[in-house]
Amino acid sequence: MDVQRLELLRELAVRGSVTAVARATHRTPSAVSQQLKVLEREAGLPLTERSGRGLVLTDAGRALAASATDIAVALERATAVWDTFRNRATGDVSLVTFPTAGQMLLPGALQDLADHDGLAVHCTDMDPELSDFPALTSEYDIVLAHSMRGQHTWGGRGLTSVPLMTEPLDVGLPTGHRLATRASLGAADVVGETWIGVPLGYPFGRILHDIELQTGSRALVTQRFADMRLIESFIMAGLGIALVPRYTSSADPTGRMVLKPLRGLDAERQIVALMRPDRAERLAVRTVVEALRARATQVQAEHAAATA
Amino acid sequence: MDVQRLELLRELAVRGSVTAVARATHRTPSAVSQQLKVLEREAGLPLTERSGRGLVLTDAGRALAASATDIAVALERATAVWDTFRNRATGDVSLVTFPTAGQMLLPGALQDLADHDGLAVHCTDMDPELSDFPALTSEYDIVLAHSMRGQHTWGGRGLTSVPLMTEPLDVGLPTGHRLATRASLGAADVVGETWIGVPLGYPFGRILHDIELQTGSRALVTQRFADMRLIESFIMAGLGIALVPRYTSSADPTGRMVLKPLRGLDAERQIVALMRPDRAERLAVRTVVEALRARATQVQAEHAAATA
DNA sequence: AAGAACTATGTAGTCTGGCTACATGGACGT
DNA sequence: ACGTCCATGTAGCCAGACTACATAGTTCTT
Repeated sequence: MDVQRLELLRELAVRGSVTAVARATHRTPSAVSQQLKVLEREAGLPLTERSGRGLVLTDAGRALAASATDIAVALERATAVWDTFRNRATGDVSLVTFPTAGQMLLPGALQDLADHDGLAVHCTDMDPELSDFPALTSEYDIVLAHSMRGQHTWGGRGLTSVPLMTEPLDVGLPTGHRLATRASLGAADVVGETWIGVPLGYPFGRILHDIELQTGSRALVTQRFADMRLIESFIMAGLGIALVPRYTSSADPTGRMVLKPLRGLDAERQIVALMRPDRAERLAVRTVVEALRARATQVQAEHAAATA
Repeated sequence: MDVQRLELLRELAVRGSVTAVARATHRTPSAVSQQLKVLEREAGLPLTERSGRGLVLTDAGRALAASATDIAVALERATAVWDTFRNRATGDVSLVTFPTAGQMLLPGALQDLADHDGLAVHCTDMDPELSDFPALTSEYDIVLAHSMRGQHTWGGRGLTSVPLMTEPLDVGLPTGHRLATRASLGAADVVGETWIGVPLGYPFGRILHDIELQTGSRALVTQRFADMRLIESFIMAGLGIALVPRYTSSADPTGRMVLKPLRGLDAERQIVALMRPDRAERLAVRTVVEALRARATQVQAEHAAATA
């Protein structure tokens, strides 16, 4: 019952092909195949089945892969123990973010982490439209993901998620707009406006849909953009209004746009760190997540102070 | 961060010497020493310290050994998973018992387990006076131990204990004794009798002590025996009375002895199966423990039916 | 006080076992 | 039917964990 072999089985469960496992573990497919064969012989029952030109896990294989995760967690917890004893988090941590969260959290968090010698954080950004957040966890230690309340697309996949912050989604208006002097807005106030939306299928879309449901009217969506900067430039040009994450865009100092909170709607998004459970145990990873979380609460506090 | 090496560290924590670990794991002391050295180099901090001619773990070493236990548990749980898939418990299970529990539970339990092909249970008995129950768990998979209520001598040592039964301790009287017609006895009834006790330091001893406390008189103890058969033979010979575990001795069919429950005293012993946590996860071990537990409840039920 | 008996640990050499490189044999797409 | 993608066999290499033996330190004995 070798741990390394179980680890390969677990990778197979996640990645789905021997070749992918081989690539990920810096081995040849042959080596992976051989080890899986040995594991199967030890187990005394088939763990994989051929399906087309690939192969899939049997029930037994999946069950074993699940226990392998528990072992990996225990293992990483052990290394975290001696990392704690050495009193420092070291190693490489890779991270993907979607642009807005990265802009908001990463610079500060990385500054906070600068005094950790030997801790290297490698960041990338990825368009949330193109990315399947859960799938990214096999490539990156930390995946910054966002979700609307209640819709946990990654629930039940055995991933660890740490909530970082709840960010309200406000209505962004050009400074001279007729609603720009109001303290807050209701669905009826905004449904008649010209909207700049997000691409279809984006989680934000639901809020505009809720507005339509509440008022019984349809909203006019003229453009659909994924990039928030682009959206903001359209707002400031007076070409429409849009939902804007409050903390992210408040960074814009030009004063050509104002944000108004939405009343009576569940208009906020959760930003979470998504990780494979074993990776989540690494002290280095936990340290980075903690820095992100601290930064997130600081952003919220700063903003609350600024508006008060 | 190799699991095998961590396992050696854990064994060292339990057994206390490199030589003992080597013996237990069928290796030479040199091999063990080398592996521990490698582990230490990987960890980057000392895990062991020389103390006299042996060596002891440092704080870091102990912490790491503790995590190693978690890993071992997860590992055994994984093997239990595929044992379940193969739908049979196989392998060798070793067990020590003290005589009375063995006599009461083992024959029946082993009969119940006879239909499990490939499951071999190796039993031994050991005098409870001579044996340190917790220490035996490194030599045997299952240790049948008894304790009085509330005194868990093995608490906090990180062992798993499964309660099998609670056995009342009655007063054994020769059939013609003046108290033999009573339904139950109190402390005052029995304190003046001639007693056959257990060796000093035995857990039972506390009950006789309680009797003395309750009545304010001293009990006369003429003999002290560890073997229950011996005690019973003395009772039947009219040489004294004694505390007798109810289920164990009721097997005696000669009718020359009667058992009377004690009123107003906490006169019962717990019989538990004591195991190292990793071993406790093995399907084979769990199967044997379950058979013991089933047998124990059956013994209790049969006895309740017989007296009703 | 000196040796015997125990501890751990170095050193040299052996051998198991997981790897790579290459070749083979199905399954899918065109 | 061919090329391409899979998984998987085979042969041989090499790291790394082991044994056997030697060494050094500590404790108990006589």
